[in-house]
Amino acid sequence: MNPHQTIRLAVIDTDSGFVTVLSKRAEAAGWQLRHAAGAVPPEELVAMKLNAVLLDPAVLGDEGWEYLERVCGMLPDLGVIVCTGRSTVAQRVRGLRLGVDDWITKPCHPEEAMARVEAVSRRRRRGRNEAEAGPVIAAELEIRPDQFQAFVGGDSLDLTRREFELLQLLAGAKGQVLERETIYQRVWGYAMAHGDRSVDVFIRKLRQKLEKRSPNWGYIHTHFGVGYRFDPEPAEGLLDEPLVIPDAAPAPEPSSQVVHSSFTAG
Amino acid sequence: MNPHQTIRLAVIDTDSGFVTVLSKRAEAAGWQLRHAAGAVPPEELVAMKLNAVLLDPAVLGDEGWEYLERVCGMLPDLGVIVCTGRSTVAQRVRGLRLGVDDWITKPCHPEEAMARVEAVSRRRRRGRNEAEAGPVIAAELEIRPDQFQAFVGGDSLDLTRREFELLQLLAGAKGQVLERETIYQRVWGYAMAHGDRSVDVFIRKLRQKLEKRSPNWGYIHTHFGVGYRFDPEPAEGLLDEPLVIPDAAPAPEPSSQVVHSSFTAG
DNA sequence: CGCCTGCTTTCACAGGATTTTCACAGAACG
DNA sequence: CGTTCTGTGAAAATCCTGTGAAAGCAGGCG
Repeated sequence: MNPHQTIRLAVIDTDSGFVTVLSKRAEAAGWQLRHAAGAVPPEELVAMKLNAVLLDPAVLGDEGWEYLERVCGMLPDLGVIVCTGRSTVAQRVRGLRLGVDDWITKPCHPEEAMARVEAVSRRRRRGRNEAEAGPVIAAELEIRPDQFQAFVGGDSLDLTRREFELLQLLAGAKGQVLERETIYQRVWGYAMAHGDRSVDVFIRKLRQKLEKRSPNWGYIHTHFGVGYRFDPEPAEGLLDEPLVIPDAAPAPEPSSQVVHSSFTAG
Repeated sequence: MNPHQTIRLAVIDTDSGFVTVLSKRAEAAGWQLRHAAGAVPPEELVAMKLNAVLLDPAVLGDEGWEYLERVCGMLPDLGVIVCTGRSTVAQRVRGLRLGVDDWITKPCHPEEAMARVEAVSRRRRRGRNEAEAGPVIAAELEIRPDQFQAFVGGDSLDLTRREFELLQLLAGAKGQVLERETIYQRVWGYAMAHGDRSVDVFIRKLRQKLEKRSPNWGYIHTHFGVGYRFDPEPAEGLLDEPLVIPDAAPAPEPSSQVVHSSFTAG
């Protein structure tokens, strides 16, 4: 659906020049990048929930082939792209037969490397359901992208398409305040017309359905003049127990992330 | 997986030397090869049931890009590998972004070309639903891919080809909502044209045949605005009359505090 | 070669479900 | 205290699906 799906990539290389340039571009494109200078155990790669890994087996020395084999064997769903210097046809063929998805030769234009990572990720994502993403769980709320449904305590909320996408967006950015414009842009896919109240209406519908299943919860908070914020914790004061979390929590909503309200009236 | 699975590849190129050498090797490896010297309509590519197509867009002249776009757009499941002479980074990036899976530069060792075709086909095959081999059994429904038939309680449903493939797809992804586009893509083999209602029509036929054999079952659920979902469990409320949505029920929520049992999907 | 038959695709329309719009009341803000 | 913004209920508009039937196709048979 979304043409600009965010890509999670790990780069295993010591070529600092290449890595730096690539990182800059990738982050500009909104990718999530991890970098390592040596072999990363396949288990950790799994934990990173990557789309693809871009590596130069040369930095692994003699273990290069073995590592490649292990990664390709254990993680058949992970896109593997080799980007290395001189290599023979035989080496490339060996790698590709082993499970490598693409083999690029350095020096390589970072834009092309990115395009190839995209190509591999795209093909990987295909076939699997489009809306591939693990279920999101917030408190007793569970969101299943593969079913287009959300559950509270096991009961389906019976959401419509827009309601579902809105909830998915909010819950996915839990703790963050999302401006109406942003919400509209992301859920509806195009810019919000001036004076459009659709977001408010759908927020109400969501609140209704959520609170029917789970009263006194207060998932969705209004930020006057700005937008809405989803909070998986019970609303304070409703359970006669304020429960101030923010102090203990090491990562409350970083106000640097939260866009300030440039809400233009009139 | 078997490393030597037979691959069906179409080569669109006029470089007779390259084609000859490649053909020889590919046939030695047991691949099924087709050759064309000009643009082949996407419909024909579909009919060939290919794993991948290897082409040099240069032989198509000005239509090269357009053709690439058409093929990649209509056949998102087909592996597309470009193998051409000089090309700029910008061209390669454009192609890869467009949907091309790999871009090789001539001169190119045929062994490497083959390895890349394999890599693309491998990844393509992986995504597909695995459950296309063995018989699928869901409740009292049994699907036998080897016979192209489905049975309910032992009675054949007498399905046509499309009906069968649709049912197979749905039942293989039971519990998951499949979007119309996805369904069409997988059953028909190419992208759905805007406004095509074929999926709906076949869903109706399936429902008719299924419910004639097993009334009050409700296998196929509609997700408004999204697609369909196959559910092997009997639809609730059809075997009895438990009613729906108590209007003034004081405690409709059961054990909302207790940890819920995760929805058991097959 | 032409007809017949069954399958697939297309079309138009009706009935619903969903989304958008609107007007007003209440709440928040300065 | 006035202005701006949000919550709400309901009407209006839009979109989506179910359905019946006709048109297009392909293959089998006389």
